Amino acid sequence: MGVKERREREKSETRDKILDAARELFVSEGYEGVSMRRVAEIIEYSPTAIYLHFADKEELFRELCHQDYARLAEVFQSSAISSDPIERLKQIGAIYIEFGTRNPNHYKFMFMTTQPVHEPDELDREMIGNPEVDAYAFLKWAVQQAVDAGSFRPELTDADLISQTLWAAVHGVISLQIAKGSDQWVDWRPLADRAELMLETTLRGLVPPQKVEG
Amino acid sequence: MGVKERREREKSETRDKILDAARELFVSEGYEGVSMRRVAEIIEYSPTAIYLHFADKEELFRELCHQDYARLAEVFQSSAISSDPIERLKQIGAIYIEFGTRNPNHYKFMFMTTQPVHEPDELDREMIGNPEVDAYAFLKWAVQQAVDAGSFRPELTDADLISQTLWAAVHGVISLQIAKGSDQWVDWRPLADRAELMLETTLRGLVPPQKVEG
DNA sequence: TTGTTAACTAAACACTGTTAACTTAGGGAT
DNA sequence: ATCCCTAAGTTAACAGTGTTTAGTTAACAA
Repeated sequence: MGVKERREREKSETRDKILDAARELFVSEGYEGVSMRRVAEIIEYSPTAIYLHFADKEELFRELCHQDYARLAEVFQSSAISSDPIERLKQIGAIYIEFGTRNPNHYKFMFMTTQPVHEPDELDREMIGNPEVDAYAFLKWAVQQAVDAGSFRPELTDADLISQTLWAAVHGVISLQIAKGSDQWVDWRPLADRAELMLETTLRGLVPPQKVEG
Repeated sequence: MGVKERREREKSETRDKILDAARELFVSEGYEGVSMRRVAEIIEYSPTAIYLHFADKEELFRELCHQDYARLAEVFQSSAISSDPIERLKQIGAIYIEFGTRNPNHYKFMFMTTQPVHEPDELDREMIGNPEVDAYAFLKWAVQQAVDAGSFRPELTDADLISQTLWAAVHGVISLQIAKGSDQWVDWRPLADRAELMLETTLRGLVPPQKVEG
């Protein structure tokens, strides 16, 4: 037998080819700069072939992002290793900013684009809340650690609210850099300085007055 | 004589018609959702007529944004009236978040889209640095006031760096809301709570430890 | 050898932003 | 009154987009 299995393997191979070609174009040209025809040309299939594997252009790139969400969570897990909860949150923030500035096109599509609300599919459900592949879950875990350790001011107990605020802070730095970083209108300070002050300021604002010296 | 003047007036009238039609579509459909042909249809001109007034689609919407940059600065000036520098910065932040959440499509185009770098034109030069029409200049002015009043920690003296960090903070809240606010992946807290905590936290992080009670 | 299935393709549809070539209306000068 | 010219506006087309419909082809199962 084994025919079905081979067929499936072959199909998922061309699926991967599509993903690889799309990723390459995507990284250098961004979402709008990639056309289904160009992807098809690279893998030497007809444009229609892509639609046998993905419902539309958006689903194709959502799949690409799934991989990157997981990659980000992995980087978090392998790098955010400080034992001090606040120091760890600072590490997470720095890693996040590094990720965003190194992969601006992915970042744009992952976090700066309004995507039509879609019902969570199987892949989503596997990832949501699992810190190993869900970067938000990892951040929330780290925030909860800090709450439990009493690192924050006593009235700050909602791990989701704190996580969303920390996320917004670093997201603000990255997304402003990507969207307006080469705008002459503003006399931009170096990105590293802005990132540093943001992390410093936000965490200082979350902890009790005496906890941070400086 | 006066012929030339009438001609110019007529031309700028159809120019305004184009801008009005474009704005209406833009507000409800966003940049990608607006086509030159639909704009033309509304004002009952041929699509090509638009190109007599604007070099391309992007210039048309840049013009729209110019108006909104100025509008934002006006709202700042008329509303951010507290005499306490820190309280005023909090007001500015709240106004900015309100502006962004009430005009998501404009906000997206103004601050979440990478636009090709363009040499500042006459209109730009008129606006840059003028707090009456340049919202960033207004923010920087308010920050400088706080620096001069000794409201911040003593090592914080760079008004540009502080402004850019404050901007990034509120921008993070809005842009994350616009891009991911209806995403099921995250258990979002109410926007008002996130905005409040962000402003509270950031300003607390900028001032000396004893300056804010709570 | 036939029938079925599933991968794949060619051609077309309905769009998009933009441009080149043409028309036309209005005023100035002879 | 006639000519000319300017500039606003139009028609038709180009080159591209995402996507769909109908058809082909190749490989396996019966």
